[in-house]
Amino acid sequence: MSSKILDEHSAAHVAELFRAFSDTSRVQIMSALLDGEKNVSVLADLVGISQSAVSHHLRGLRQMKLVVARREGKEVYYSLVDPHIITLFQQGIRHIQED
Amino acid sequence: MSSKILDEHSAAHVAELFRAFSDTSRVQIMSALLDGEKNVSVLADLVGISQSAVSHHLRGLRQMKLVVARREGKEVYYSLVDPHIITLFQQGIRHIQED
DNA sequence: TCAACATGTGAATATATACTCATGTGTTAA
DNA sequence: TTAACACATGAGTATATATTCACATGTTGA
Repeated sequence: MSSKILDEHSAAHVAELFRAFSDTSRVQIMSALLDGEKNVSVLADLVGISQSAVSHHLRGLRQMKLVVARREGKEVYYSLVDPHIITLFQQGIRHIQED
Repeated sequence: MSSKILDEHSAAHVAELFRAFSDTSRVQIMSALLDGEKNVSVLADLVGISQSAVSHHLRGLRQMKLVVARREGKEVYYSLVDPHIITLFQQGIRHIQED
C-alpha cells in the first residue's frame, strides 16, 4: 500500500539514517572509508579534525551499524560493510556532482 | 580516481543533501509526496504539524530543488520531480524496513 | 474593493548537535 | 609493571535547527 504516509516512528528511523550523513565531517569519514578500511588517526588526518571528534562520529556510525570496527593491536580499523549503505551514500555523492 | 577523500566543499554539499531528509517531519512530507502531489494544508494534516512549519520545511526542500511548487488558485501543490531523489529517499525507507 | 482563505516568512525560543578538553580504557614493548 | 601510544568517552560550550507566533503576501468571489 503506497497511499499511506510513513508513521512517525518509521519516519524518525529514516530521518535518523539520513542524519548520519548530514554532517560534513561524517561525509568525509564515509568517503575515506569507501576507499577501504582505515584507522582512527588516519581518518583524523585525512578529514582534518581531532582524533576525539573522529571517535565521537565513529561511535554514532557504529551504533547505527553503518561502519564496523576491527582492533589490530593498539589501532582500530573502521570499514563499511553494508552494500546498501554504500550504494545509498554513493548516490548522494553522484547527485551533487550532477548539477 | 576513488583513492581521494571528498574535499570539504563537496562533502558539505553531500551533507546538505542528506540533511534535507534528516528530520522526521520532512521525511513524512516526502513520503506523502511519494504518493503524488499535495497542497500545503493537506500535508500539514497528514503530518500533524502546523501549516507554518510545513511551509518552512517546504521552503528548504524547494531551495534544494527536491520538490517543485505549482500554484492552483489559492492553493500551492508540491510534488517530487527528480527520479534520482525519489530513488535515494526510497532506498532510505527500504533500509530501515530491513533490520 | 473587501472579506475570506491559503500560503509564506521573520523573529523568538527551545532543543539538538559538533567540537574541545580532560581523562579513562586497552594494548604493547621494555 | 610501567611507560608510551591509540582510541573512547563524559562534560561543557557554542552553534544549528525545528517549531510557534504574529503577521505579510497572494488569490478568489461577492
